[in-house]
Amino acid sequence: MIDFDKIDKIIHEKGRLSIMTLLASRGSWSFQDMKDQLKMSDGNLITHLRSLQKAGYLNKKKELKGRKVTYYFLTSSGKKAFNQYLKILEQIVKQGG
Amino acid sequence: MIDFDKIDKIIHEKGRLSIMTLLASRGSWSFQDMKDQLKMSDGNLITHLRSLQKAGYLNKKKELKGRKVTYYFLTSSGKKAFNQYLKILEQIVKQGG
DNA sequence: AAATTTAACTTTGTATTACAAAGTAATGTA
DNA sequence: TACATTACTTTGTAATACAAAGTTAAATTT
Repeated sequence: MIDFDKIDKIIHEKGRLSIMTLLASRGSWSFQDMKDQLKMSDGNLITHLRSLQKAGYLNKKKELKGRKVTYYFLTSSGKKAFNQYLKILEQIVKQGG
Repeated sequence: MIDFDKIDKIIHEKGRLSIMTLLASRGSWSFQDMKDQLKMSDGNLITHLRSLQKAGYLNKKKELKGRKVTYYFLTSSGKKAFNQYLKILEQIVKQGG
């Protein structure tokens, strides 16, 4: 049986899952680009980013390309956790199909 | 891009996802067996079952096999919704892998 | 028949959290 | 100087997961 207790609640939430998937698909994203892509409000996005960062799953770097821009990227721990999470999704898909 | 808005929130929650996966894997389950399998409290389980039923995703039938037993099973609408959900999981797994 | 057990709930309460809206600080541009 | 933009922070609301304890009805035991 699939061990549903192992589902990482931090990643599982829809908003954060979309963030993690974005970051996993492409190295780094600016706050602005994520906001546009995911159509989230500032407050909602920053809250999810903060909780992902608090969990050690992502980090940010500030750069000055003309304007100040913050880039977010997964840590190795974040990549690991996401891969773990994906494994459970795979099991669910297999079981269900 | 994956449309995360299409993730069915009713199914996505961990507890209900485990219920849906159980029911999808095997025709019908009694309240008691689900409780044992998923290690949920009565209150938690019945609440999730009720919201899944309210969504039209499952139904129940009571039988008298010695004691009174309630069996739960997916409706066709529930199967459909779950398959839709699995499709998105598949996309996430593909994207992430 | 009375007491006990079991299944399937219901009720209650707490604590978390998603999310939007509006406000703020710092920097850059007109 | 005034305005715009980025990246936040603050605040408030509404939803909800979950546990614990209580309830009801049927069945078994004594």
